[in-house]
Amino acid sequence: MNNFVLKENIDLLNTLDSGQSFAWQKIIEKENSYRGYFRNSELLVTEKDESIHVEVLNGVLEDDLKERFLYYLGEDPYSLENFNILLEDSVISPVIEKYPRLRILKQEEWECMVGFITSSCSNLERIKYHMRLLRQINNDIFPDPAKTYQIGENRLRELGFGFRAPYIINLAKSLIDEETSIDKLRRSTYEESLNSLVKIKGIGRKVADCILAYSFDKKESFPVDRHVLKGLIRWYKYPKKITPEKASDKAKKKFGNLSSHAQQYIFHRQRLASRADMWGGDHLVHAINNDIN
DNA sequence: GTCCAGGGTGAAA
DNA sequence: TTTCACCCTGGA
Repeated sequence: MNNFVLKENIDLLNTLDSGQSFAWQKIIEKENSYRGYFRNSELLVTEKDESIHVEVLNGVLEDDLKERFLYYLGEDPYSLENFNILLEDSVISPVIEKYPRLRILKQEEWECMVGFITSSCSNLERIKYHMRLLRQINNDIFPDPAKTYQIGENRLRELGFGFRAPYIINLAKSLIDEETSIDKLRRSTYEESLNSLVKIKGIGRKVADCILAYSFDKKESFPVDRHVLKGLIRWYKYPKKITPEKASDKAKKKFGNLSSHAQQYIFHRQRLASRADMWGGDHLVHAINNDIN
């Protein structure tokens, strides 16, 4: 019917459901299967036989959904220019070996911005819950800036967005008034876009870098959260009390156009390490024996 | 029951 | 540069 198959070999767990996007839920009963929203469609996405099988469950049908979803899923990292630099990095190369099919998404900009503003001092499950709520109150279509502005701060607070509510409304207003332009952010260089984004209330350096990396495809972006910061200190011997901003600058200088990908691998290595710390032992060994499924 | 951290940010000290 | 409040929820 409207379903389709993409001949792409992608690690869905670590690409869709590990913090880049807040739109996907793992299907417990099914192997390598995720349910979630892309644009205005609800999809069931399954990894099978080195391909991605997509079933359209609900929503508005778009002729070019297949092409758009293919774009959304990003590129095979091995096709990146100078990817061998990461393969030769002793911290990163074991993670690439473990997650060779990990990708960086190219998400819808507005939804991604709301998601990362919402992520502030929250956790993955709760962020996903808030994003689902926001979609549900608008007939399963993620509300655009105008609609979101109409929903208003008070309603967002009722939904549980808390102190993030005014930030989201403020951004919506800024887009409506064209003080902020998605197109302009997309066309500008990484530095220009970063400078514009951090001027918006509620978007600091970390959230701006996430938006630029996971939505605007700015490969120079290196988001540093508390986990990545720990990783940089632990494995790259960054000073113990370095600020996230300085650490991001330093990492960006080192990795250049591979920054966004390097950050993802370090993020994943730190996640494995946190688990290993809890259990005791070596995180890369544990990772191979005890991967989450 | 209290305390605290969870993909931070902005404003004041 | 450092400190602190901000919404809310789950776990110790």
